Amino acid sequence: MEEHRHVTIYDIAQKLNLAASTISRALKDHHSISDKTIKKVKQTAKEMGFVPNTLAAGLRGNVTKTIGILIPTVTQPFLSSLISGIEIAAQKSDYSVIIMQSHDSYQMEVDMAKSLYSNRVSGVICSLAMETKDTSHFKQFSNNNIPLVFVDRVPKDYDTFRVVINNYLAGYKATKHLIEQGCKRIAHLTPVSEFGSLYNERKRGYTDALAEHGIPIENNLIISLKKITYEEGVKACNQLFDLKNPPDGLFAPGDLLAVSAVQTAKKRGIKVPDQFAVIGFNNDPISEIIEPNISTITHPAEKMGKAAAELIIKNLKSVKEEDAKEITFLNTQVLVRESSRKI
Amino acid sequence: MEEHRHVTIYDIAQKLNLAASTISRALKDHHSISDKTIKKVKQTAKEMGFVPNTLAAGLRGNVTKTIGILIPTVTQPFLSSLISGIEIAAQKSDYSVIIMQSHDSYQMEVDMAKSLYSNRVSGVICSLAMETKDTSHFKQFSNNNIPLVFVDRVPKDYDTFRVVINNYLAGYKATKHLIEQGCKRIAHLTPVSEFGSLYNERKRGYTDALAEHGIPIENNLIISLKKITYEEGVKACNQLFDLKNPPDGLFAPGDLLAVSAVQTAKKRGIKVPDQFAVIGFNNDPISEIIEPNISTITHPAEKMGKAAAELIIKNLKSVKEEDAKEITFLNTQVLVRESSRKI
DNA sequence: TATTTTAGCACAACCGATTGCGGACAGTAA
DNA sequence: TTACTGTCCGCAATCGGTTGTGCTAAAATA
Repeated sequence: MEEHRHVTIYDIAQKLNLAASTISRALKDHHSISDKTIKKVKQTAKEMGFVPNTLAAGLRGNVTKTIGILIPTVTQPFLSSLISGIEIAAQKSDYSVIIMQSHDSYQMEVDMAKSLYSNRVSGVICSLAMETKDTSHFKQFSNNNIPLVFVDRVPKDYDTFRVVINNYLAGYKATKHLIEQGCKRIAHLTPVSEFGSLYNERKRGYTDALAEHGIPIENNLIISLKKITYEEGVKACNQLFDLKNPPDGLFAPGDLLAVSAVQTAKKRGIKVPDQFAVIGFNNDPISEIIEPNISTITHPAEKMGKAAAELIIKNLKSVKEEDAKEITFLNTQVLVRESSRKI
Repeated sequence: MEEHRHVTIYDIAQKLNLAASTISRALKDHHSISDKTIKKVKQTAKEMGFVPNTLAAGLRGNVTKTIGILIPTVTQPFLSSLISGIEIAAQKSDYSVIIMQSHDSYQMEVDMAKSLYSNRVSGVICSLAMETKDTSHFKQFSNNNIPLVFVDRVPKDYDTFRVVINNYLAGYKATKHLIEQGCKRIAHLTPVSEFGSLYNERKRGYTDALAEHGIPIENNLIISLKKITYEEGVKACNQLFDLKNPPDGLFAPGDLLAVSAVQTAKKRGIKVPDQFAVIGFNNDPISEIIEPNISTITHPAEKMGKAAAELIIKNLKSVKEEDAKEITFLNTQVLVRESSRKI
């Protein structure tokens, strides 16, 4: 096989008896190059199969047109949709996307943040690892004017962009929906020792909705899960159904949990939604397919990704120091389906 | 905010009164640098917050330690698991992963291939877009000794690495399983005008299994779908059930289709698996959760990703020209669950 | 015709890490 | 003392595209 070497602007320059700088300018339609030359250069570039070396451009200009994504995993539907949204928005502005998975490990997140920095990404979009409490490893971005956007799982005390939903309101709306359907005793699942505000906020929405409607909050209807998995959901639901006075509704802060609840109920002969109404969270594909299909809270993953990417790209174009690091709230909606429709 | 500039080896060199080359060598434990100097350099580098600039290293050494992924979309469970596998394997060898979505468009695939080349990725892992018939846009990689691995949706006639499952065998095994369960009239869904061998192979396995067991192949039991979606699946199944002599089994080449089949059957009062046994493909998360849960063919997505990444990394370490561009076949298994268990 | 303007292009420094080559110096052997 | 070996390190070129500066010749103006 022949050993091609990459075609450079110097190769083009030599062929056309021009300077490399002229080639560079011609390729980007610089005004000081004549149309004739521009046409000639572009033509030859195509003929020779020239492909610009982004490394060289990035090194010189300190601009890479690359967005780094740092998330726990790519396999969760919410996160893969997030990536998709980012990638589409990035693509439109000719940005590339480089992805790293922290697997919810703090140490990996630290290492990967460093790696992204090392790659001189133009901006970073991050959803924090479960383990992460300290966020000082993101300072390297802030300190170097590399825009940083946290999405969904965001730190409380870090002055940068955030794209989130209003988890409190979402939890409130979900619970209120169940109340409106006639539920009197509504259970809730929540991960144990969640550092962040995400699930706590949903829970707070839940308790506030109850309180507002004069429904007492019963601690044995609120179950803490070690992990947010199907199996943990089943266990928790069985625990709920075993109560002397079992619940007649459930707000699950994730669709997988909601599915486990619906199926556990069905197995025990409990009618959904008549005896036990369920609402989930996220609008994962599965919520629509399972029978009965599951009421849920929409979580606009792709939109969030798009918003995050656009924040970075916009911020890169005009860096206004005085810009407050805004929080972007995206809307959620109650999607009523069979699992909670009683009236 | 103070305007930091990136710390470079020159900054370290100046501080320690050494040459930049010494810093560079010290940081990678070059033998010609004394232990004392190495220790001192590393110490200072850490203190100053030095992070190597991969662009510079990549430009100079023509080595980027980056793997490009070019796939239709990241939101399909199979593909996001594939990414996960690639990322994990890459991470182990200190490679980064850059992702692009072709959205099954040929033109986007062409553009993105160019972009990956422009980013001077060390290797490329690709699952072809549906539209893609011509694969000449991958020549730029082959011509420049950039290892290229096709996964799952691979071209027929391109001399490079492939990581696939044996779709023929998988289709055969799935169909045989249904036959063994006592099915006499087994239907099959398949995408219309599929260019590649993937679904055709599965179908071939299906027809061969039938033939081998003396079961006639009935063309009205084989339905072509425009798209592989839930809705198309429902439509096709209704068409099947409307037949004078409806099938008693179905081999669906995807779990989503299998789910649509099971649910359509249930809605029409057809007992699964007794009257209608179903087996899907991929072992998507949903197949395990739906009720009845769905028999399927395992599709080792993460393993395939891992294998593909390792092929690239291995090939990068020792480029043996004479190496045949091997095909890696990964195993699939019949996962028998409720939707097809009759005996 | 003399002079100013402007279009069109070349020169060379630059980004930051890498590496072949060679120099300085210390230690050992002859 | 001379020659040789080996250790430790600096010089400078290199990767390829970008950009400020400046030069030349043609066009416009006086």
